[in-house]
Amino acid sequence: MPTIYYVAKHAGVAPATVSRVINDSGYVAGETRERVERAIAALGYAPNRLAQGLRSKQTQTLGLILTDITNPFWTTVARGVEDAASKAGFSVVLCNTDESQAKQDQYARLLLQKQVDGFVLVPACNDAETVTRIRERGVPLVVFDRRVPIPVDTVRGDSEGGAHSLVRHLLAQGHRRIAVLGGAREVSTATDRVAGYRRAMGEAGLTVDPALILYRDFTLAAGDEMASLVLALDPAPTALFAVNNFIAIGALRALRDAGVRVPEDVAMVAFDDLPQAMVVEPFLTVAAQPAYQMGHQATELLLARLAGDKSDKILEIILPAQLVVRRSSSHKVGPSLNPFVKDVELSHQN
Amino acid sequence: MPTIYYVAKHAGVAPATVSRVINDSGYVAGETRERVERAIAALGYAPNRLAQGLRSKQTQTLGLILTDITNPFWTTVARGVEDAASKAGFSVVLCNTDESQAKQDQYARLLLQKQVDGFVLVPACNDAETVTRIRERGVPLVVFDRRVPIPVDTVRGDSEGGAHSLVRHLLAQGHRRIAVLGGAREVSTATDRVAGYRRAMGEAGLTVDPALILYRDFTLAAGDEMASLVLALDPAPTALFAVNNFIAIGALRALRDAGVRVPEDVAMVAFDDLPQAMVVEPFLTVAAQPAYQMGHQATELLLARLAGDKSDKILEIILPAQLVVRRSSSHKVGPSLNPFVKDVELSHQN
DNA sequence: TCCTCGTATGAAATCGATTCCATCATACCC
DNA sequence: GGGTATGATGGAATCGATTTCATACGAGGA
Repeated sequence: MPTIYYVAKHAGVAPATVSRVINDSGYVAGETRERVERAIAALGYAPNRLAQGLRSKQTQTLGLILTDITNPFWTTVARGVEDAASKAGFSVVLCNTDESQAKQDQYARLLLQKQVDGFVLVPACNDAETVTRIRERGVPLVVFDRRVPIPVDTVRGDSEGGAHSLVRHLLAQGHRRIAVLGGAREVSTATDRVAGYRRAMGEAGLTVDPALILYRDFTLAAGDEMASLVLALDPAPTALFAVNNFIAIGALRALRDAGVRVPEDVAMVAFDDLPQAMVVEPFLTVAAQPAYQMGHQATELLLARLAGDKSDKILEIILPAQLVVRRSSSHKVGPSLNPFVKDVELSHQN
Repeated sequence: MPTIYYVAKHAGVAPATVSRVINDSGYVAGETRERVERAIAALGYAPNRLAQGLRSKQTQTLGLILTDITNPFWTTVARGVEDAASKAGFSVVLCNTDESQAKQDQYARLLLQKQVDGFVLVPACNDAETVTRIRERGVPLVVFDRRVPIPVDTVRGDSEGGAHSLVRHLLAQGHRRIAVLGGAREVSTATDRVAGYRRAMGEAGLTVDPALILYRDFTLAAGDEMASLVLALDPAPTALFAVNNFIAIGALRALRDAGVRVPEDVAMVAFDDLPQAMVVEPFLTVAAQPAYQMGHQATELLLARLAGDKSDKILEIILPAQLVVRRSSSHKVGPSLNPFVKDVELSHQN
């Protein structure tokens, strides 16, 4: 593995000159540059990025800390991040926290030790500890998708607004008893979506039944459990709002197993769409976030910070969620309860 | 940001001693160790991994080069890789090639410059260039999912066997004209799956109509196009075999748009399942590869190589694909052609 | 008593780049 | 002809760790 010294010797120049050629910095005479370039080609030299990074304090690497790449929303985000980073010559180190703050903190520490130039962080919880640790080190970061209690650059979807649209849509279909299958209480997207729900209900002059608002976490199992719980209520809701895609799938499974039809017996809407490429016939009415674009934009913001606009004030970029109406909510109901639901509710309790 | 020298001074020892404490190597007296550990804690010291890597020639980082993280198969694989790596204290740098060999080669070069300790590589094509480049540098790698024309550690699913199972299943259902919607001809998984198809057909004493075997690439658009093409044949196939999930979805869309019902009018099977968490009611009969396990195992093999069993011979680990029969192929057909297909074929040509 | 060996530690070289500073032409201007 | 930019290059320090080598001490064996 040739080093810069070999190249220098081979070209009959000093290492410093080779460095200038590599980085296209400082003065290098045309003839010298050519000689160095020939030497580089002849030896098959490639600079050692560790050494470069150690000296120059830039690793051209970003850390991406998210909850679970297995969720198609995060997958798409990750792709957006990778594309934006790669275009700028940056690599991305990927870390899954599974919503565990301990893991998140551990990864953040590790990446700091690796001297990454910046972070895109999806905070596992509403705590600012990791964020402050990173900022103390002077490493730029963009908080993604979720809010934290301190001011910091953020890119996120409009959870409140998206939820509001979804619930308004349900209300327009005639639904009055709408249950919220919520995520983790410590996560802003969960609470913001509930806030959007409350606002829509309030605007419609409806009082919110607290029994219809549940918090668990963003998993299939939670969706399953919450769906079963709300269906057992009396009166049962005529529509369900799942605050993310995994909860929605879990809930739909529970409904299927209970013999409850969607949308005939109960309507269903959810936050986060599934990617086009994964579904033949999309079924669920959703508030779709522009996941790829969000990831891309967060990374570009981060890169801009790296490029040096420290002076700017803190940015909070909120991208709108798009209401996509599909079959799962297409069944209009009257003001009276759908009789099907009662039947099902009973059968479910047995 | 404290360095090892600060810590050394603070503890009243030499940097070498601090290094010994950090790495738990060499001789350190108990009392000295405690003093150093207190200094580390007091200063909040964390070693610079670049410097460590530069000197020790180990970065505790793996490169994962795959085609597209957006495909749920690769997502799951990536998660398996990340989990295995993380458990061993390694980080993972993720790269998407989009099946472009140029990108693949570029990423491989970059990661080599970053001195990654090892590679998990999904080759974009049947070319060994990238693989040899990596091996020349003496960096361990595991080729994933696809074969390359030189002997190298490999972890892959049983494409031939999985395809064979799928086609046998179709044959058992009474299908005789079975079309293959293939991937890229340069990719072994595509050709192996066709080989499995041929074997199953041959064992059934059937001759293969070459018009029923198409090659394109692993995309929705290709699936759409190929499905339309084979449906226009006369006689049309009664069953389609999509060699991956994206092709399957594309084909299903084409069928839907053409008014062809699955499985009533035409049966459909595919390679690669969608993750449990993304589908309420799985519909497609598939050969499911243990994606997570494959990624995990490939990484463990790679780590074992790193740990030093260079002596071992080259390993080729082939994991079985599991036949999962679902509705999309459940409709038995007789030896005569399904009349529906003809209708559709005509309407499609208009 | 002397030698050896195991334990403990530090000094200094090293990894492979960048970067600061000094040096030296050459050209230009007055 | 002397002073001064400007261009071009090299030497050496530096980034922050690891690693080699030398040294020193105390215990145990001959």
